[in-house]
Amino acid sequence: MRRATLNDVAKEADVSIASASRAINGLDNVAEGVRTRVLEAAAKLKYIPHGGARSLALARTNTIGLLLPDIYGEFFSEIIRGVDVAARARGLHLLVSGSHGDVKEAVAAILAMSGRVDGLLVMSPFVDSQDLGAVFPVSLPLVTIASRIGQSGYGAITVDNYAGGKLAVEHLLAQGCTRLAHISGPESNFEAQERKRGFATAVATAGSKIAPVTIHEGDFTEESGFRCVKDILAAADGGAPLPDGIFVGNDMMALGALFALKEGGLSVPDDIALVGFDDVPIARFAQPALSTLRVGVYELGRRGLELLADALANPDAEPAEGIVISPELVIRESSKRTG
Amino acid sequence: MRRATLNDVAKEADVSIASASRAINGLDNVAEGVRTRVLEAAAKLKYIPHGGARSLALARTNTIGLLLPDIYGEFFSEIIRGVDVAARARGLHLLVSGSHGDVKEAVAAILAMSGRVDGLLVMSPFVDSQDLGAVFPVSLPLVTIASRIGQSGYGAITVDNYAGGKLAVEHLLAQGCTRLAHISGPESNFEAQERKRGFATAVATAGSKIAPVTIHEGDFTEESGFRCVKDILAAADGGAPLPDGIFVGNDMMALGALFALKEGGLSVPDDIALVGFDDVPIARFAQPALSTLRVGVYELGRRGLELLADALANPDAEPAEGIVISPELVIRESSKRTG
DNA sequence: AGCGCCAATGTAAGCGCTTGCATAATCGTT
DNA sequence: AACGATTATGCAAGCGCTTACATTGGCGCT
Repeated sequence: MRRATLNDVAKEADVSIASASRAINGLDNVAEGVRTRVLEAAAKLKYIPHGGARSLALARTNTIGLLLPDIYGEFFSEIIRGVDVAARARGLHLLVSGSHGDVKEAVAAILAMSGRVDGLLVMSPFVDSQDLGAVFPVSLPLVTIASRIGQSGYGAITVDNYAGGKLAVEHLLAQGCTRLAHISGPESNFEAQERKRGFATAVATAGSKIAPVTIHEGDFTEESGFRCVKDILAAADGGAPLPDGIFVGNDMMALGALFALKEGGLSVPDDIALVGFDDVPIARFAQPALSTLRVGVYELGRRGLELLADALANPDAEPAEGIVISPELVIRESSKRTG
Repeated sequence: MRRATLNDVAKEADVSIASASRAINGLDNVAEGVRTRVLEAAAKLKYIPHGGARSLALARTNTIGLLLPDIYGEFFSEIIRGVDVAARARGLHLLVSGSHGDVKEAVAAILAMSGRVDGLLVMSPFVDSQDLGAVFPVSLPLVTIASRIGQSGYGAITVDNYAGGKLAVEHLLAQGCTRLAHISGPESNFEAQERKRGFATAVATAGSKIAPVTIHEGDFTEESGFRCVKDILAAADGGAPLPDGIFVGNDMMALGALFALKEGGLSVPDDIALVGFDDVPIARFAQPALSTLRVGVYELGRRGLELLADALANPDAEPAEGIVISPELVIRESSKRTG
């Protein structure tokens, strides 16, 4: 059976569709008699308002689009949680989509969202997000999370990955490490680049206190962390100096690294100290527990949504200042050296 | 600046709105000249189709609504992944919402989705989901995941929690345990009840081989698992027999239990063997690695979506048979007894 | 030249809803 | 009793799009 429309309800209650609409929406200029008649009719017909139609008429969807590289996994899950909680608090709904690391998909997702959302919350760590910028409907409020999309008109919330990288190195040095290595995220990832830059800067600052340093490129997966360490160990077999501290570009790779080190018979942190990035929940369960830089991923999502919601609430306010979140060093066993 | 509408494009290209629509949508009955004019106009005006309006006209949204108790955390994240992958493969979009354990919120979410989605994928583990049933627009295709909503007209995909509970007990017995305990999920959760029922049945079947058994109610959180074990230990201090095997209603609680046992100075699995449920990713990283019942959460999501998508594709086909997924026992260190 | 035919285009209705405006009904005032 | 002020109600336009149907013009044909 066709679903009931407002028209059906109006007919059933023997009033005009306008009155039916008013009654349903609880406007006050409706006679009590009419209201009850309409509500009864609605109940009888199991009428449920058609959200899409209403949105069209109101030019308001009460939905915001969330575009993430992926919509599952520890990290993104936390973002979603932050966004969800904040959205719920404001009566907004979420249309989520994952771009699966593909700019084309991201563009497609945004197109599909057009006309279904009031604003966009986007996390797009691709270095070349120019294509994205091109499609953004000029008029759609947009907030970016940890991304580097040009001139996002409405605000951005970013992580100071550079500072995080520096912190990691400084911590390792303070622990007495003198031969550092870095396992970086993919070249194409903006955040990965910033972390690497922080690493490089801090190393340069330390100057001669540090022996030569190597950098290995992973892709943020556990497996790639494992592989990079294998490379390092192989190089050491070949005579290269073994590092005594590794700053790994994210926790998942650090977990892989840990695994590879254990397998190689090395002790963490005594032979090699390890620092990750992100503080995913699993980090504290690793053996040894993983030192890392906590980003407050939940906060990232929450504040991102709030920024957007505020922009929506007063559309002609100044675009809010960008928010920068500084990672916080969390020291656990993987980097605590007795030395 | 107002966003461009199809009408604007039509004017710019000096054709009727109908032709503009046809050109944009790539229909073939459009002269080449017109098509290029329209496409140029669209590009010039940065026209982006309004998805909402299109949906209204087509009575098709290409979006499916996903309603979960929560939309983050290991477990749900995996479901989302399954759904996401399958949806993407079919060109469908996802409108997700969390009900936060509250039937009212779930109802609200469904109402909000009405008219924005073509079908609903719902996981609602509340035992009393009657209220939910009441709101479902009769006409909206609906597939339930691991839920017990009455007569869901279009299919359901369920986990055989009962069988899982039995498996867990049988495994513990095979390991030589003779004094079992169960830490259950909340009374109000359908899945928790089924697992408990499986536990009880298997225990009854084993009969006199088993000493008295205790059941403790948690709420699926790590913390509650911790607490329940504390209770058990306290009871043991009071003279009650200590169990030598515990079947825990889900992995998160099992993790908490593990923690509490360690803290109590007991060895797992030698003093007490432990089996969880779900096989969340963290389970294998626990110390000792957690034995558990793998549900294939990803599959749950994927197949749920496919069921729904199929129903959407041929609306008058027979409602598909419900799919039952049997949990698989994953034996890790936490239950491997030498005895 | 005149016929029908087909392809390209336009017209307008309609998807389900909201809302400004006009109309009708009710009331209190003097 | 007649007036305006105040409500309640209905009419109809419009949100941005699709599409059945009508219209137009060009073509080949006899």
